[in-house]
Amino acid sequence: MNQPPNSALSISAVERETGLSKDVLRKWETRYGFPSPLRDSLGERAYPLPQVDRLRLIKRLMDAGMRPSRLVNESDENLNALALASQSPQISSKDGDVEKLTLEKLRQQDPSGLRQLLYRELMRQGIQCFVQDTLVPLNHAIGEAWACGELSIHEEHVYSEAVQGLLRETIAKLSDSQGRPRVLMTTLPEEQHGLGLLMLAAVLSLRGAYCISLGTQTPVQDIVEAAEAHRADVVALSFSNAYPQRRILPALEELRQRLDGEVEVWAGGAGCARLHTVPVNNIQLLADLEQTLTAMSSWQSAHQTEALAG
Amino acid sequence: MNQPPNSALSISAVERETGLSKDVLRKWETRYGFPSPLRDSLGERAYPLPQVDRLRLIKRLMDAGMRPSRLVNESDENLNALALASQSPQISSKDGDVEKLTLEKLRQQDPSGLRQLLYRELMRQGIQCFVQDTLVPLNHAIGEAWACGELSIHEEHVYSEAVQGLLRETIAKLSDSQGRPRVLMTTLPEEQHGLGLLMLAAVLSLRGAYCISLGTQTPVQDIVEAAEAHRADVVALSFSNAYPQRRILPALEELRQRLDGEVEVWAGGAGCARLHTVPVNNIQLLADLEQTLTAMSSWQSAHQTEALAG
DNA sequence: CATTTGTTCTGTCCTGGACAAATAGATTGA
DNA sequence: TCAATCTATTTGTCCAGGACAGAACAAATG
Repeated sequence: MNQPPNSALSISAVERETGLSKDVLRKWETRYGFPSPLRDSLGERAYPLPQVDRLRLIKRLMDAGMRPSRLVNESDENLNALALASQSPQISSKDGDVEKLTLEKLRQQDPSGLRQLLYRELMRQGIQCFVQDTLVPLNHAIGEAWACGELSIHEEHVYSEAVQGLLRETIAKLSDSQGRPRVLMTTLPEEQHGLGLLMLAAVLSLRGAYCISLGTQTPVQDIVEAAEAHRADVVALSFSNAYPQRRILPALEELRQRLDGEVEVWAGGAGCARLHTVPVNNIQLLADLEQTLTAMSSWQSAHQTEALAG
Repeated sequence: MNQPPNSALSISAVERETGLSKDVLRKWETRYGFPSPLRDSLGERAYPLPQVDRLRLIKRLMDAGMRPSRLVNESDENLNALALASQSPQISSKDGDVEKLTLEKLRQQDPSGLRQLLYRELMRQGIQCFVQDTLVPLNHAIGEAWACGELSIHEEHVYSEAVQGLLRETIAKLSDSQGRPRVLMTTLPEEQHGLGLLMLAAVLSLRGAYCISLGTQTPVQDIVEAAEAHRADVVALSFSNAYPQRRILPALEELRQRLDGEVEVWAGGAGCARLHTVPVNNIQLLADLEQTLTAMSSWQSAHQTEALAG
């Protein structure tokens, strides 16, 4: 009904596959002349696969900060060149080895080996160092390898599954329902990346917090209810680069307003790190793990007496 | 910029919070007179919170199979009555106890207790019975409790997190990278419910399959690549009730066409169970766990010689 | 009672236009 | 030379209102 599944996709299929909204796809078509989909018998747009691939690549580069008008009419070679160029110089941690090994396991399609590798690292370094010195740079490296086409999404998915499994297991073992602060962790409905949240939960749990994870994509309304129900001290949200930046602050403010004033709001993730504007009071933007730990320490010292009393 | 965060939401916020697309929201407004958003200073729709709540409720009932025209102009009381009425009569398994206990733990906001409860059940019954006789009815019960407002989404999230954690741990322990068939498991980009997939992975792993999970929301293109890269024998997809039904078959056919003919396509989940149409050959619709196990057995016997040879 | 045939319902798509926020570029002042 | 302010362009999202196919339903027929 929708698409001639042969070699062309409907506009909604392209939206799903590329993450570019229908409105944007139509606007680009009139503004830049690309994409230039065929029309099916109903007069509806039908995007040939090569155009979809190109759109995917453009989206990649835009997530890395480039603007559409520069990209849309570039030749394919130039696009690829840009993708390569957009790689930031390696911050080559001392753990470059793990990085190489991980990429290798991914390319060899060896999920079990990957898991084992990560588990060994976790045991060697302890949670905090593992998260800080291994996972964070690793996430970066994987993201970049993907952005320039060295890794396909499914390999990233495999990586993400492995890390998730490992972290969940760890958190479950550390979880102490009497810990403070009680941190409610989740993402808003448009954000599906929950890895950062898990990393955070692992570290905070280790430091004695009690983390309640709601998974990803919780509507604001439900976050508010959950915060009350769980008597949360803190609501922690994560925003990835893929989250439309302009929506971060309004969303945070909306949440802030609907939450009890006692509850703190923490926002982290790569999407936040790029924000300059300082938001209204009572919302903390946490650009990295260090800041987050500071925030938690100061919460703990501020509430020490209560905690002892309660 | 978008919303007066005070008491009214922009159309895109409502789309996120309710899952109803912008087009649908606008169409309902002109067709049925509801919702009837205010307009902000820019002339853009601003939905008051009560209307958003009502939309949420209507969406619930529609996911349960009702039609919008019947719901949209009903009084609030009638809507709630409908929600209650839509509960199916309890299939009261012999495990009604676990069900009650689970709901209790959820209402008491006790994630750790919940996890413990589930773990104990898993150990008592073994994986397959646990999934079949406990988790499946439990998912049902939770879904219904949510649909009629007895449970809020965040409680459902907590449940889902607990089950996920448990299953992932189990699967990791069972995983045997030499197992056959090699089953690639994921969902399409619009589908974020991966619980059914995990349950399946647990049972299949137990029976000797090797399950490669890509998590949720993988674009078709990447599924195809992943299937090649992992030399998958089967690609298993899951569709929940929330997935727009009309899109299931086209999507499956598209995937089928782009995949190597040797690879089987299995589709399961509540969304599939409601499909009557038999799809093209080489796509298996698996309405329940039993059918899936049958499918796997027949795969295994069909490939026995190869398996021994390879 | 089962099947077929018309009707209504409903989601998605279309065009083309508007506008504010974000960004880049130019101009000015220190 | 650098920083800061202002202007112009870019860009995503919104709007209205119209079209249509496929699903759901109801009615009529065997």
